[in-house]
This record gives sequence, structure tokens and C-alpha cells, in this order.
Amino acid sequence: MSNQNTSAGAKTRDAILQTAADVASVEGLEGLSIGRLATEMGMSKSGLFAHFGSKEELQLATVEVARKRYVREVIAPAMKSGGGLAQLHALCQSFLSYVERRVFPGGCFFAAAMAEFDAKSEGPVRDRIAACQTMWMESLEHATEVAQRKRQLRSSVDPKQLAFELEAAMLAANWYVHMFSDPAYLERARGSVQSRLAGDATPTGLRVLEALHGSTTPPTLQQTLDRTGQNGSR
Amino acid sequence: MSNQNTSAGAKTRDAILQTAADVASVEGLEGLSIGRLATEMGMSKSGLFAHFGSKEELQLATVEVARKRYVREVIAPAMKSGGGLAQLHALCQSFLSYVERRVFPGGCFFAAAMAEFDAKSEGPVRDRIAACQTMWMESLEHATEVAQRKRQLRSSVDPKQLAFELEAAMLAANWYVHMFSDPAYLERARGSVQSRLAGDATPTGLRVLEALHGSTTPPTLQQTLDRTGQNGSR
DNA sequence: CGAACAATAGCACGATCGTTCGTATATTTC
DNA sequence: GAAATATACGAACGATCGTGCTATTGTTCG
Repeated sequence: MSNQNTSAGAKTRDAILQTAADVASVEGLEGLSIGRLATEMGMSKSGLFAHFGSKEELQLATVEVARKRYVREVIAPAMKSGGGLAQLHALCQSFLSYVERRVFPGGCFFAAAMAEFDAKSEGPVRDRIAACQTMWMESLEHATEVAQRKRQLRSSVDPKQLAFELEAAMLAANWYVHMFSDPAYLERARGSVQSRLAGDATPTGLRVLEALHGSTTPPTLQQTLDRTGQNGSR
Repeated sequence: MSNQNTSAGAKTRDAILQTAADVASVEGLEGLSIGRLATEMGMSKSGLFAHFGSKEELQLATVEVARKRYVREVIAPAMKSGGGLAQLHALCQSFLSYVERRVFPGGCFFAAAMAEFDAKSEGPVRDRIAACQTMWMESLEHATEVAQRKRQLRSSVDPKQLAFELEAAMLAANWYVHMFSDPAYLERARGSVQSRLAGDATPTGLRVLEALHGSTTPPTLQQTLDRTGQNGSR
């Protein structure tokens, strides 16, 4: 989109921030040091510093490019699918794929940032991280509400509760897959998402889910269908 | 138990480590600095340092006292309840209570430590954190297996999968409750645990769950009972 | 060509980091 | 009481932190 009118300085600034986002996903936003970043970029500390004016500005700018990357790699692909339950499913799969593809080398940038700042006192960086997290959760909740309007999810489902549980499984996968270098946790999260969605789906919703990924579904789905079929759309 | 033969030095050493664990739950184990810790303890940097010999030793010792605190505040209370499903339930409730009671001021020490070290390269501290996390997960898995032997949980349940999902809800509550200062997330996690356990419970198990917390249960339990009752112990 | 400007480098500052060393004061042991 | 040991302190180290200030480059434009 706006990738043309980039002066020489803006280009290096962006290159710095891309590296900064990668480093921060591993070392944290506080652990990210200007000297270390300058060395890694092959430029002087002061030259790099001049782009931002303060460390806090560097951190905020880093969060911003990380957010764009997140939108590009997680949100946007999921938006291509139809609204409602399909989109909710797509958002979850997209996130887990994003973790699997190591879009950030240290795992989800925002998961790491939230863990780093959640206990810390107020501050602009913390606020920005919290806002990003809220936006993400709201996109999960919104997809849930649309799915309810489309009668794909039961109206008794609390969107915030469902979003919380889906996010919980995804976050946990993010931590454990890195801590133990075991991709099995991604599959566990996929299983969680699948059975959670199937468990709250109406018969209409179950057809959507079935169509989404053919017969890849483990027995859990069919089993859940048996269990919930008679209850209707209650 | 062995709180008597504490020489003067061992007493201050422990006092240092208790403070260190508190600080580390907020600032992280790397963010914990010896100078800052010395100031907080009202003693000299070198005097404090002499107790450990290196920062890494300080970190390892801090993890150890944090682990003991975790055992005392989370594991031990849950061990009082009967084995199997009751114990699994107790472990989850105990953890959420531990978060709620702010046993560590910055939230769960090990959640923070895992988030800090999961992306970092190998090292003794990382290994210790990973080992603690494994032990915790195994205690959840073990309780699940006992519950299966007691026919309280379906034999089709994968203990690792169930432990993962329970842990996911608890971890997510830990992050969000601090990030947004909203205790509602604790209730969401409690709801997740409850419905997850009820969903996988046999009729026998459901009776155990009902007995556990009287009529505190939201309609979800009764509803789930209706849904799963006919399936028997499958 | 030369002026204006954006971008980077060099250097230095005060602060803090983890760490070492020598020393002073308690406490225990003979 | 003397010797030995445990415990803490103060000063200083080299390194790195974030941040200024000044100069030097490279590009753009009149």
C-alpha cells in the first residue's frame, strides 16, 4: 500500500523495527537494548537511536510493526473466510499456524509482551499491549456473536467465555511448544478448539465445521454430534 | 520442618530469596538486579552477593524458594482431598485461589518464568523452570489417570489433553486478571474447569463433582448432566 | 556548483550492571 | 582469652545501559 514513498531513512527505520520485533519476541521489550540492536543492524548506536529519540518510542514503534505483522499474518488471512463460525474457526487456525510458522522467532510477540508487562505498573507501552490484546479478543467475540446470529452457535453461549477458552488454548500452545520444542501442543490446541466449537455448535454450525476440514476431524466431532443432536438450538 | 537450625546467615539468605521471588514475579528473573534487591533489603550489594556467588546461583535459589512456596500454597492444600477427580478439581481450584490471593505479587511465578525463558536458549535456569512446569503438568495428568481408574472420568479421555486444557484456562486467567485487573477472568477459568471436568465425567464422576461444591454450580453442570447422562461410561 | 537537509557516526556523560577484593565486626570454637 | 570462622560492608573494576552533542557524510534541489 504505502510502500513506495519510503525515503532512505524510513526504509532503514523499518528494517530496524522488523529486527527489533524479532529480538523482542525472544528477549522481551525491556531486554531489547539499543546497543545490541545497533550491532545486529551493523550501524552505530547513536545513528540508530536518532530514529526514535528514546527507548520508549522505540518500544512503541516496535509494538506497532509487530501489530501490523500480526494483522497481516493472522487476522487478514482469516478474514477471507465467511463470517460467523467459519471465521472464528479460521482465526484460531490462523493463529496456531502463525505460531507454527514462527512468524516471530520467539513465539507470539503479543503473548510475550503481555506476560512481560501484565504485572508492571502503568505506562504507554503496557497500555498499547493491553489495547492490542483487547482488539484480538474482541475479534474473537465478534465472530462468536455473528455465528450466534447465524444460528451456528447456541444463543446460550457467552461470547466472552468462549473467546477466553479459545484464547487460553492458543496461548498455552504458544508457551509449551517453545518451552519443550514439541509440536504436539499445537495439535492439542487444535483439538481443544475443534471440540469446543463443536460442543457449542448448533446442527447448522456442525455442518459448517464438517465442511471446513473434511474428514480430518478426530472421532470427537461425530461423538459430540451424537451427544448434542437432540438438544436442538436451545 | 527444618526451620530451627537456621544460622543467622541462612535466615537472611532466606529473607533475601523470599523478596527475590516476589520481585522476580513482577520484573522477571533477568530483570531482578542485585543492586535493586540489596537496596530493598537494606543491605550492601556485596554483602548480599556473597550469599550466592553469581547471579545465576541467585536465580536458581530463587526458583527453589518459589517452588517451595508453590508446593505449600497450591499442591499441598489440594493433596488433602481424595484422589482422582476430587483431587484434580482441587488442584485447579487451588491454583486459581493462589492467583487470586496474590501469593506472588506479580501473578504466578512459574507462568512468568516460563514466558520469560521459553524462547531463550538453553541454560540451567531455563531447565529448572521447565522441570517445574513438567512436574506440575504431571500432577494434573496423574490425578486424571487415577480418576479414570476410579471410573470418574471416561477412559476415552487423554490425560495429557485434559491437563493441557485445564492448565490453559488457568494460565490465561493468570495473565488476563493482572493485565486488566478484572477478577471476572478467574470466574471464567473456574467455569472452564467445571464444564470441562463435567463434560468428561462419568455419572459416578458427576456425583463427585456435585458433592464437591454443593449448589454453587451454574446451570451448566445440570445441563451437561442432561446431555451426557444417557451415554453411560462409554 | 553550492545550499539545504536528512541520515549516520563519533565521542562522552552519568547511571547501573555483575563481580572481585580487602577489611571490619560479630559469633563460635578451642 | 585467643584463634578461627561466619557475615557484612565499602570501594572499585570493566562493561553496558540510555541519552545527549557535535561533526561528517550523502542526497536533493535551486
